[in-house]
Amino acid sequence: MTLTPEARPRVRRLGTKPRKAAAAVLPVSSPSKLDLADLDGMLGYHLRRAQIAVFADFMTTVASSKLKPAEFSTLLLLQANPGRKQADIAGVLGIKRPNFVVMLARLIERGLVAQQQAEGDRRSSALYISERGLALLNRTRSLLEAHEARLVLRLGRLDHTTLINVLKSIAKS
Amino acid sequence: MTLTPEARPRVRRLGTKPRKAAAAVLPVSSPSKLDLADLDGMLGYHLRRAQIAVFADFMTTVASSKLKPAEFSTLLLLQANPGRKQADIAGVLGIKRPNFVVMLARLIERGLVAQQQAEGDRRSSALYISERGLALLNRTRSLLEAHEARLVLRLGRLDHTTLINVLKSIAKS
DNA sequence: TTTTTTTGTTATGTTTGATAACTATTTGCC
DNA sequence: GGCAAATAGTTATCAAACATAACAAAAAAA
Repeated sequence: MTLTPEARPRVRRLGTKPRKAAAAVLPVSSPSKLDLADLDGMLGYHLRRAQIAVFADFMTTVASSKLKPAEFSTLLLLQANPGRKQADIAGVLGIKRPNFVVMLARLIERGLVAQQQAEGDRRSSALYISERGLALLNRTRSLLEAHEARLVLRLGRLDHTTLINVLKSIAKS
Repeated sequence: MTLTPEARPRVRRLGTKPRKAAAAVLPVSSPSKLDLADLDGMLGYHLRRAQIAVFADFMTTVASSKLKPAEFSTLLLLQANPGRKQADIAGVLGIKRPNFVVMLARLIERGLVAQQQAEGDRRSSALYISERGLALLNRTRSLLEAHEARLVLRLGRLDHTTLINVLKSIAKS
């Protein structure tokens, strides 16, 4: 969306009076930290920030593999569930089928995944991880041990699986 | 990106032999659940799925307010930190300044936020929530109590603030 | 057999996020 | 004071992620 000049009001409107009143007493701690207010108690906010941080760490950790989270997960699932169809894999990953098609195309292009005609059903796929894919998967997996370990360190006294179970419980709403 | 037919290999390649061998014994439980394999132990995966679920619940909960999470957070922060500049707000929310500008423009258009020339610094902004913005914020806030309560139910015996603290700890990596 | 559903696909659109470049202003430094 | 560097907001632009509609082939259900 290209914003037209008309769409962006130049005139500065003012609703509430700016109350810097509180700053009169305590010097507002100007360029310092903001008050997070209710945001600090909202799970969604912290969940999002944590997820972004984890994905970023994932990306730098497996940078050499050139695999994004969804691609890595696909390889993982195909190793554990050979011969499944696109809809199955896309399903667990929460990826819409049309989008899965193009992601899968990249994996096939790189020779990491193979697609066969499923026997018994001539419309569906039957996906398999290739030798190359398996090699890359294992290499990536070992890289990710460090990643996961880094996370566990951040957990303090909270158990890894306890956290995961809570997240699972939240996810299925 | 429009995918050319050439970019998507029609030929189905095959790397590893499809080993349905394991399925010979146990009938593969065909259309049943996939084996999540290592994915089940990875925090990133569950974090993402949980975050998506929470945001979805957020959206339906506050649908009537027509506020997205980032917009709601902006209003919240502006109430608690009146007069701050764009860079400050964008900073805590992890939004790049150019993108914040257009999001802010929508809020101003709707009369929810006002922008004044900051006194003492003629280049920066000084943002304030308007009366309308405050009204909408409060309405939304009360809607969100149900949302947060729904989440707390999912936490089982895990404490709300314990979880948030762990997420905070993960986020600052 | 006819209808409905499923599977993969294409095209397309929308939303989100990231980068580069520019102006105006302020700050730091000599 | 004067100049270089940094900061704030903005624009334009791009790429990635995500969503929807429509379709053909095949299978399943009626």
